[in-house]
Amino acid sequence: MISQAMEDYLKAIYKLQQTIKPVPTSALAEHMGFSPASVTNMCKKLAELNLLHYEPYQGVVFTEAGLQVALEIIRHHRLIELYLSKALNVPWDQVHAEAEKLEHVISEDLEDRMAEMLGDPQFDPHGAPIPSRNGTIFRPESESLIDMKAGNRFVVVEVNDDDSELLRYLGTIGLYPGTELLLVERAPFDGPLTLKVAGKQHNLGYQAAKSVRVAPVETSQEPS
Amino acid sequence: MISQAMEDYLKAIYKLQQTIKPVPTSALAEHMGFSPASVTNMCKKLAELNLLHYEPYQGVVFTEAGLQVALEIIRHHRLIELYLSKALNVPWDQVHAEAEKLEHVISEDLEDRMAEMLGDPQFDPHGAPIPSRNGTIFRPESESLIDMKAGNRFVVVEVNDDDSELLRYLGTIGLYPGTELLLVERAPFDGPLTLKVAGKQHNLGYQAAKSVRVAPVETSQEPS
DNA sequence: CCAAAGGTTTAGGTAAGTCTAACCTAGAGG
DNA sequence: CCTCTAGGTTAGACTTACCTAAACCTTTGG
Ligand SMILES: [Mn+2]
Ligand SMILES: [Mn+2]
Ligand SMILES: [Mn+2]
Ligand SMILES: [Mn+2]
Repeated sequence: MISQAMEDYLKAIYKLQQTIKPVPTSALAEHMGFSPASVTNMCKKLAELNLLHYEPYQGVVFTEAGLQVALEIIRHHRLIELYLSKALNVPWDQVHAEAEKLEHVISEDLEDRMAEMLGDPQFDPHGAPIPSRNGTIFRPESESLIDMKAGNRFVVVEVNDDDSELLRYLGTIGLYPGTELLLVERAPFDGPLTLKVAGKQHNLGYQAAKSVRVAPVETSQEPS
Repeated sequence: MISQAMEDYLKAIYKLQQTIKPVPTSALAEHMGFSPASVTNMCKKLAELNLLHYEPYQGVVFTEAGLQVALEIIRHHRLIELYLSKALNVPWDQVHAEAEKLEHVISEDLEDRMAEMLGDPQFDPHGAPIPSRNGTIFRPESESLIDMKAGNRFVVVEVNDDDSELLRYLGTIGLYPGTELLLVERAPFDGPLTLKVAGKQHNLGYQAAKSVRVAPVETSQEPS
């Protein structure tokens, strides 16, 4: 009933509706790399299945059922990423591509077994929250590094998981979720940011910094 | 280039050509549950890709390239079965269904990681040989239990992996690959077989016994 | 309140993979 | 050695999922 293509649409809609609601079909089209005509078409089908509310010219919004399906697939994706990373040592820049294919194909039983093996984990290797079995999700507060003020300390909360090259680069610097950093300086005009991570200084390009989301570090006492 | 459907055809052809060569398109059709017309159609496509030799009305035979593709998928299938069974404790009657979907979707990298984690295993949970990375396979001699003479001892070599219910039943008896058994008696006219497994006696239906392949136990000294 | 931007519809197309129904062929048995 | 039928093939059509181009409609902001 719900095809793989539909699942991918729902995932994309989930991502976009975190920013815009309702989601314009044109935004969806651009995000997915399909023509607007194709997207309108598919949205009508998904509305037919009661997964979306679709109002012509107004974009789409999830129905409760649609949201649950989306979260279900996202749970698969993120659990698989974490599982591959932990159980098979797949590098964090490769797990996303692998999960994109596996997420559509694993059984609920396998999902449960992976979750159990991992101790019902809350976050994937890129810091994204894993929806719970019953479809709830909590995303911790975070903001992009590029919007932060220089001179402050932050923890990496989440990084973009769909750019393999970028992830490999962030890995060499050590910018994993949980890592602390000091934002030393921000060059103006969307220039690079200077960071201190684990005692070492780095220049991070603007585009790279954009996909690193952080939270302020609680003003803790420096361990003497 | 090679679609999932094509992979399934090649797998089916591999199975059938162990018995009949060349493989009649009708046998393929019956095995796969498709119409003969669909199968002829696909065989022509596979021949076009140089994966099969196809002679109208004469059935199909693998080319070397086709055989390698088939073995590649079978390696995926069996590695996945063993991995799920060992790493995630998936029961042996469920691994087949799961592997049917996953086999088409895992990367070569994941295949290698699973193989490594398992120590380059030779057999899947049902006793079927796992093709090596470079496409060689060795299937140990074995014969169906129904062709064996009563009064002799055997080891289970391999069981049919595509009937979940049967596997669950064999599991309750303890008939796993490697298990020793004594064939006590064979009822005539395709009747049930009486076995002794681990000291307990069982009556195994003819159909069930058919899918259990065994080898004679070397006449070893009974441990006193 | 009207024009441009955004979105939809229509029409027509491709590519898999499947089907049914009509047809053909090989080869066994009369 | 000829015929009949089981086994195979061909033809034509359908479905799903995507595409484009071009005409058209709606919303909204200036
Ligand atoms: Mn699930
Ligand atoms: Mn991720
Ligand atoms: Mn492989
Ligand atoms: Mn198996």
